Amino acid sequence: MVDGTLPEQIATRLRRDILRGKLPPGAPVKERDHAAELGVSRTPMREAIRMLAKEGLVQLRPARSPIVAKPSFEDVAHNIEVMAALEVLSARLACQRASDAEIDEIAEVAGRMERDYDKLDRLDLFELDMSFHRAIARAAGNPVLDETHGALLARLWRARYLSASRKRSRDRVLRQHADIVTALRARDAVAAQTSVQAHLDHLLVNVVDVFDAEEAEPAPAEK
Amino acid sequence: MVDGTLPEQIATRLRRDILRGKLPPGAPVKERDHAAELGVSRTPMREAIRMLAKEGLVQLRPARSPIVAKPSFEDVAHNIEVMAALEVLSARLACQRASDAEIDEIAEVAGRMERDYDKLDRLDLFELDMSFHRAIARAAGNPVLDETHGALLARLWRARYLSASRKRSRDRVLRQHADIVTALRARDAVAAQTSVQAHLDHLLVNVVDVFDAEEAEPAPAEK
DNA sequence: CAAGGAATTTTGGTATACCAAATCTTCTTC
DNA sequence: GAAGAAGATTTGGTATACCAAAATTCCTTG
Repeated sequence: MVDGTLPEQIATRLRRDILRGKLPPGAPVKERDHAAELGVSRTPMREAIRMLAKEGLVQLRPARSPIVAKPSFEDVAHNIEVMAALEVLSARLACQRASDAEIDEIAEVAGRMERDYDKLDRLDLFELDMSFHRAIARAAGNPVLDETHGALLARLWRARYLSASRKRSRDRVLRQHADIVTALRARDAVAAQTSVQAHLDHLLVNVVDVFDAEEAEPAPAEK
Repeated sequence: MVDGTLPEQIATRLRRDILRGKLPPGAPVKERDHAAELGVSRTPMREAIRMLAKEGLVQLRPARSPIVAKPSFEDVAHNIEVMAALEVLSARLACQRASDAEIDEIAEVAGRMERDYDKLDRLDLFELDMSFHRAIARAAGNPVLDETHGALLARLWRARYLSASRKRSRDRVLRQHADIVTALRARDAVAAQTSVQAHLDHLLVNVVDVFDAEEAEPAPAEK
């Protein structure tokens, strides 16, 4: 990820700071200060902030400092609801249109995740899980679907990052991934849609747990 | 629509020029020229162009002038495919969650459209049809769904604007709208989803016609 | 006359300076 | 001492000036 465009570099940097908790929810994102801190001018910083706003990581307010978004449980639930619809559609279309190679690729991601589950840290696992879902969306052969799904998934980064740490869901997640791959291989659209929906339903349950845990211990901020 | 923020005003202006054909597909959108023409500086023009890019109306290219997008038939079909999934979800959720007042509002739009169909020009009809679909998405009670749907619908402006001129589909469109309203009133999720899906399927057919017609007569550009 | 290259021009990217609105602070007054 | 108003300051919005890369044009040369 050695990308060239400056605003994207800034956005990547800010995104990391937000996800890792260096910029906690509610913190103001003043373009002057952050621009100075990174040694860039306000113009690209401005554009970077807009990008993060589009991803839902920061919240723009009229005539006010943008602040780091603090997604409520309802926000996350709403996101997952839409994500589920898109992934169910992806699964159905993938059964019709995906090449065998694309399905192999999905299976490969699932396989690597299963093989290395205990070797990898939770950030790596998180990335793997993301790419599994991205691969399904891509296999649907609909660029608009792929792009929309990507935008939505980006919004869920923080919530999914937290919920990925729930290692106890390991067996269920791996089994559900395997179910999805099996259904895709069989080109069984009904089974694929059902499996994907079930997987996302469980993600919602996990997120409920995370929010409950956060409520118990309010500030996990890992500097 | 007397909105305040300058970039949005510019975006609205540019969007109209693009949709009305003053800026034909493929035309470059040079920020210097257009900024000078509107008497504003490049900074807000820049932001306006990014907005239109997000809507898919213009296409950003690295180190090159952005150009007015010329969506292929495949692009539009892919958009409609995703839209259909979102509207089907909207219909299902609306059956569960919408208030009676929200359904009344949807019915009101459909009713006005039916009542005034012959009095209104096609641009007004187009706006009415858009608001019908927006109202359904809003009635689902999921802001993320509403927002995503809005973004996608914005991308379809041009295609839908053209297809709205197909007056011969009048009866079918009105009947389908009525079907949807009936299903929502009955809180019949299955019927609502089926009606919405059918409606969108026919939209796709209309778009096919429009593209065929365009292929016959390539440049409708109304200066 | 054609082909290649260099210079100029065009264009987006970035930095900076200025402005207006909103906020916060402080001083005055009751 | 508290409340309100006025001024100072902070902050995002906008305009403009500068820069680097890319495209185009024109000149030179074979």
